Amino acid sequence: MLDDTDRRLLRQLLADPAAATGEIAERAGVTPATAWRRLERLAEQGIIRAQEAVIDWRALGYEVEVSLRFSLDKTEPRAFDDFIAAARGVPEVIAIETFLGRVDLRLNVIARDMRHYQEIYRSRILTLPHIADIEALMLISTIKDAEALPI
Amino acid sequence: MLDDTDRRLLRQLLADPAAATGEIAERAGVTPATAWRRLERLAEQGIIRAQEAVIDWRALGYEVEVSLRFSLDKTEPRAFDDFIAAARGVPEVIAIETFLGRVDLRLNVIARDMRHYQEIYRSRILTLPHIADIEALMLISTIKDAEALPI
DNA sequence: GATGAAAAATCTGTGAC
DNA sequence: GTCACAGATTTTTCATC
Repeated sequence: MLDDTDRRLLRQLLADPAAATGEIAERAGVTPATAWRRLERLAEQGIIRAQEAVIDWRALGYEVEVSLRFSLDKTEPRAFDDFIAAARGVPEVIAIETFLGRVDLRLNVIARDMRHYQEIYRSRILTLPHIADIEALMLISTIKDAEALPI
Repeated sequence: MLDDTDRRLLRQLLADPAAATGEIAERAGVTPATAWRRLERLAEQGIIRAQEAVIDWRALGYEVEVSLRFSLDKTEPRAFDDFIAAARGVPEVIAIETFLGRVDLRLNVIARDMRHYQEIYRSRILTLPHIADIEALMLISTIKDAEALPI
């Protein structure tokens, strides 16, 4: 599926996604044209999904990020779809994850400060449909760069 | 802090991060030079943290992703640092988050299948230092694009 | 202090080998 | 997989508001 060159290219791409293809090529030890063609193929195969712009909400004045766990009402078959559709409409919800098991869903919510968070929580979160139970955790930090990766 | 033009540029960038600056400029209704200067400034200010390459682990044969919650041993002051340092060394750990409260930490772990996951869990996770308690949730999907954003 | 137009430098993507 | 090249894009400069 992936040979060693692909793996080197992927590692370089993860290490410095904004780098020009030529840069990545050099670091991976191939010519730019080769790097370009291989990265193109990896994107076609869906292995490289997309480039994503990461915004630092803290720098924009959103000091609080909370991870909320939800259990939904199991008697309502449309609970999942309704809940997700509603959650997507809340601007302060920046991520939605679904799970197998007791906990059905997790939302990440950002707010300017704790006061603002309380406001969002009451007006936008508690009003989401089919909630059976909620648990909140305040997020302190996210460490994204593993030293080692499985590629 | 941000004026309306910055906000438009940010929205366009989030909507299509791979687009050329000229494209983003046009969609935001400014010239490429202006777009470039403003995006540069936003990056300097740390508001645009980085471009990130998103890898589809599933397409690479990692079918299982699990979110693990840890409580650590509160009698050991170095528990946090030790645990994080060790977790960063595990290739299958692709994200680390820290929290305020009863749950101290969350790791996202990927594996080829459930058998492989069991193997990693026993040999690489249970051997991490200072664990008091673990809870696992199997991740089904992640929805990243909120329809509305707070910018 | 920021903008737009245009030039210069750099990068992307393609065809031939 | 490499090399060379045309076209596109990024980044700088400079005059202007």
